[in-house]
Amino acid sequence: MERGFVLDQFRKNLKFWYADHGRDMPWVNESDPYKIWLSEVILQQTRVAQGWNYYNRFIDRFPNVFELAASEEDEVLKLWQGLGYYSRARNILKTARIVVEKYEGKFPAEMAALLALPGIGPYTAAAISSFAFKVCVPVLDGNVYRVLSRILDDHSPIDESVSQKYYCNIATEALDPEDSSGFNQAIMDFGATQCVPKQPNCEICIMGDFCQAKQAGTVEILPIKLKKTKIRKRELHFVWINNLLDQHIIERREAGDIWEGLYQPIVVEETSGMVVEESVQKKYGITIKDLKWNYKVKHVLTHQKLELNFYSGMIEDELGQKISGLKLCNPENLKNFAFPKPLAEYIEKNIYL
DNA sequence: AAGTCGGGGGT
DNA sequence: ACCCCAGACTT
Repeated sequence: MERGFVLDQFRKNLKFWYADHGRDMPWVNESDPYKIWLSEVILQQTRVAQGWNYYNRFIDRFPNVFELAASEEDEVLKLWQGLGYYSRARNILKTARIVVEKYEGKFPAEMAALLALPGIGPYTAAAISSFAFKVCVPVLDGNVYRVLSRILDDHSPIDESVSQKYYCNIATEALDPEDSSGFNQAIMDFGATQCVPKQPNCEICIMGDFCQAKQAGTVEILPIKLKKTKIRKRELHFVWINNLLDQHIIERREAGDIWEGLYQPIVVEETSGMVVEESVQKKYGITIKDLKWNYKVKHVLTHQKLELNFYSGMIEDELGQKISGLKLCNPENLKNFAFPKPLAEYIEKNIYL
């Protein structure tokens, strides 16, 4: 079958499929570019089920771009806590402020202007342009790559830039010019619920008669992806320190590592030979008293396998003594700061008791 | 072009 | 274990 024919069939069938199986989600048929944008950023590398409640909480707290622009980074990060890829949270604040100051609170409709905003890349720019402004552009996310590669039995690796341009041409050809927004929404839903990565149920698929990968028996190996991620192992030792007034010492994580902008207690990493007390003394100049190891957990990120050890201890320094970069925090104030997931769990289990 | 950035769910 | 998810940014 020829490519043009297959794509025609796909477009027609997709429309029928979507009428019956399209998902109802809070941002579907939304017309406010602000809400479209927020939903798209939340859903980057994130499943709909995981992002759903975050979206509602953000809209509830920040109903428009002005409210978001006027907020502080710590509050945005706190609302984002647990969702991961925290540069997204920092970037939505930057972009909100730019949209307010430069565009009077109105998101631009053109791809080029959208791409210039922090946290908006090719996918998100196309999604905003298409869903909010009905511009006729294709969206290319993981679902679209998978669906198109299978429909056409195309083995171009989707993680190479030349193939991505190629797929952009395919998607443009496949697009329904009468309803590009509806087509974009539909193909992502189709990829997310029918043409799934593993063991899709091709027997009931409406595209079965012309799906080239089904004919060729290559569904399970498509799309082709070449790059593999290298995983680094790390061992971190977090020490929750109380002073005599039951205040905790926390610090903000700096740029250049995971969890930038989130908070943590005192932490040491390379313990090469040294015991934790010595490492803390060397790094922070703090003398810990009554150090106690509590437990350890494994925590897996995309590029790192972490082993996290949790300790508690005391210091006897006087209240108000300033330790550079550290802040003293009352237990009830911990809830105002964003912590990495495993630390948030530690707080729940050991401090809010 | 390659490396980095979370957390969760599925197989 | 490994893969993937409505990807983007830095080097």
